[in-house]
Amino acid sequence: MRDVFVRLYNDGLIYQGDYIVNWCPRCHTAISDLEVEYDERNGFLWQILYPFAEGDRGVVVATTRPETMLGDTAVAVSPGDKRYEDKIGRIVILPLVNRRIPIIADDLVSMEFGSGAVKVTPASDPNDFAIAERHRLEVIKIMDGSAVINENGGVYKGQDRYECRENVLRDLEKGGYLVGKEPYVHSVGQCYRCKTDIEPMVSKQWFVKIKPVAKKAIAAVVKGKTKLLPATWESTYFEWMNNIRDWCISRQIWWGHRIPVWYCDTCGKEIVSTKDPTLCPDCRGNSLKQEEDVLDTWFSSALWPFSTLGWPDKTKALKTFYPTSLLITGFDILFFWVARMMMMGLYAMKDVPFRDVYLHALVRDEEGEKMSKSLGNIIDPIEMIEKFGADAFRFTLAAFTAQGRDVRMSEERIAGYKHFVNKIWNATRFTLMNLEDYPGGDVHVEKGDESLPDRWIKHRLNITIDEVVGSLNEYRFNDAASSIYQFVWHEFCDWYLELIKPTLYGKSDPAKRLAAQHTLFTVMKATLKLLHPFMPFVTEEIWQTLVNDGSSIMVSEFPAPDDGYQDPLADSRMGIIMGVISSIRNIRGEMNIAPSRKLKVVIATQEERSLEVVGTGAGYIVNLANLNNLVVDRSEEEPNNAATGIIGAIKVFVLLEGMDTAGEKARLEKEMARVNKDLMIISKKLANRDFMAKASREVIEKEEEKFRGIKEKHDVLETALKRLQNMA
RNA sequence: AGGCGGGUAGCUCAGCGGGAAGAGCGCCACGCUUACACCGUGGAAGUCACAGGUUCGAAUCCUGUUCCGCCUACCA
Repeated sequence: MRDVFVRLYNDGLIYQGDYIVNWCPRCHTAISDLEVEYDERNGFLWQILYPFAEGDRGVVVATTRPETMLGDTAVAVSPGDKRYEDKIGRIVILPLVNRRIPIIADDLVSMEFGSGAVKVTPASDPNDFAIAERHRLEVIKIMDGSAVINENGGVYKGQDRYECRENVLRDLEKGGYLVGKEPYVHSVGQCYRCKTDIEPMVSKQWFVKIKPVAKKAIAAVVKGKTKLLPATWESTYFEWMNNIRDWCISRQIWWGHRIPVWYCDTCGKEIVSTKDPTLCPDCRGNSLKQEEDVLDTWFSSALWPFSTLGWPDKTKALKTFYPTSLLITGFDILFFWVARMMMMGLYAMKDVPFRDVYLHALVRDEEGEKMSKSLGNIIDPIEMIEKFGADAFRFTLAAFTAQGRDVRMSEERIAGYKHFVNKIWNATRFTLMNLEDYPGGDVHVEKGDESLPDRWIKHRLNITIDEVVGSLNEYRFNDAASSIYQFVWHEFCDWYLELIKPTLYGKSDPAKRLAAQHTLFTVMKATLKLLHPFMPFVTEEIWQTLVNDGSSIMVSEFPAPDDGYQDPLADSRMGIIMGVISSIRNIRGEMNIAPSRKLKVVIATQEERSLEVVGTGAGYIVNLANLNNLVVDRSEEEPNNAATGIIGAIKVFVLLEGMDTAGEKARLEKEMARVNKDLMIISKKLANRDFMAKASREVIEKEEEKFRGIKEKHDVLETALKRLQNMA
């Protein structure tokens, strides 16, 4: 901390001066611009008459803070304002105080606001202070550190600022100077720590000349040496950094790092040093007094990325870890801390402190309000954890964290993910039950013993791993979370576990059973690892019981895509079988057939490949669609009393004795309507000359393919409907 | 005042380097089938804020309008 201060000082980037700062009358300290919070207030805009010294009427000024008039040293008007052109340079008498003050012209004054004339109180307003500097006006402080009027306030001495306001108003009114009052909403700065109204006040403070340092921090982001993510934050960062003002780093509080500056009692020399000096280098005097002010806590915080690694020593840690790879933080800390770490890192280390800065979403309450203690709308994470579990809560946060958006926390969503944790737990129970006799260790499984579902689920797992890894690399946590969710629930649990149940339960084929167990174990382990960053507790617990070799999932290797798992053929075969099963289930559901009733089904197709896939997968279809009879053939003949389903080139007939023909007709017509709509859209497209001429060949082929598929479906539906007509 | 983000199914939100609208929850129907009723199967549900434009084609790109949220600055 001292090292940086001394270097900045020697480089001429630290200076001390009388400036107007944000002063907290309760904390008795200056605070930085960033530490001021603004609050809308219903107040008044008062109009006060300042008479000319010559005795004629005078000018009217408007103010929200009449009490500050005690410190007025001028009245300012806009240079281009015709109304006041001839009055510039004249003298007015400040009411109640009887001070003679000039009328001056300054660009800062707007002609439109109020009366067009503004009172100038350099010691109590930042703008007025700037005007005073330009016009060399006197600066009269009228308050002490507690915002109580001092001796410059004459009879009002000893009054609090708000008490004084009332008295000043009363006296102005009495003297006939108060000429107007209207309700006015304006914002008042408050101390972010204690909420006391800030009093802009002139005092001696230490500042960092920030522009030169900020310039480098801007360039680092422009050049991409540090990336802000989501990238939209970069424009916000630039906006702020380009308009940055000098940083007030001194504080008048009793805690914190004292500024490493000493004053010689003998000759008044200012000594700036990293080590406590004992002698004045100039006069050899030994009576030295250290500066009373301490540093803004953000000053040392800004050094965090390298000071924690041992700087200024050239430590191994510093060499190894600086620049760090990633900082994750909230956007509200971007200026407070991130920008300052950037500036100080570049200054002291000549390199950025971090490669990536990920600005995560802010969690808001269910109404989208920012949580705050005073609003009382804090969602306590501990309560959520007690109610839904740490893993469900954590997973929810990840699932909600889409880039560039804030999170509106909703308990319903957390509850949904609690169910997901439960689902995982139950899948684990299933796995444990069915692995009881699994030998473990290096089980050898012949490729040929692996079933279609085994190959399929590994293929899907591989895709999931690829998606999750890709999403995490881009900080797309919500995409990673939904990929895992989708895989675990809707592929692994919904399909794979159901598909292998007969193999696991029946002990007729030990080799296939072992292969299924092996796949189950393998996929389960990889899934747990994928889930672990999102659900650390449950996954570790399961790992300990399932793997049970004394290892921790925390230190296991994160899954990486494995080409050996790729099996697009299994994927497409499984897709056909799943399509057939879904189609039968759909008919069952729509025709209101009880889930327990076993069905007879005929599957017909002229396509050899489909015939083969459905034929070899018949067992899965019988099982998952709950059939007691399945015929697969290439016959063109279509059975009567059958509900029809279509999956590409495959026709599915669910045989129903005494079928509800009206119900089936309605079902087919609904499907037909959907098909017709699609058909119309696509045929219109294909009939469009411009489309055929201008669209890419890929797109056209895709559309034509789509058209063929839908047309096929349309024809099947048509014949099925005709058959129903004939039956009736 | 300036900047940024958003308005997509009843709710909370994905999709937005243009080619048939997605998820979770909720809702409806049917089911206690030896992992799970915190479940299973099926289903209904959207003029993608509005108006123009670019394009063969727009939720997706451009312009404008409107409403909401946030940030920064100022406010005599």
